Amino acid sequence: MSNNFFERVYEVTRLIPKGRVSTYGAIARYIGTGRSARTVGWALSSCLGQQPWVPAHRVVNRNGQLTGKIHFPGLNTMRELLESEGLKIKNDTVVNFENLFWDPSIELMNEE
DNA sequence: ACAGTGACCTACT
DNA sequence: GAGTAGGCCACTG
Repeated sequence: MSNNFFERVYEVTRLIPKGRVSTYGAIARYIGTGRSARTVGWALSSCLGQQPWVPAHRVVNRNGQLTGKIHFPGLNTMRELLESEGLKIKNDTVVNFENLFWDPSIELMNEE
């Protein structure tokens, strides 16, 4: 079922450290698809069914907005999870997003 | 095999 | 600076 593409997204998402956030475009770029940012987000839509816990709540859009919170079981589940990580959410947007931004292409550039 | 959808991003007006 | 439109890749029906 899950192709390599999905696992790739899950792996990168799971590598996001606690208290940090990443973006779909960054993950997509790290995987290599680059322009498949949409597909990355769509792939995360099935992340909740994955066995290992995928911190999808740590993945937000380019604006740091919790666009995917609607896909969570709870309306504010994503916000609660992020707050649990020590992050601050305002208006469904991550505060200090650029400061907490975690780019796999940079952090994992040694891994490749 | 064709068409439609989707947690986006970039570019132009 | 803000708003609108199009494009991109992968999956399901």
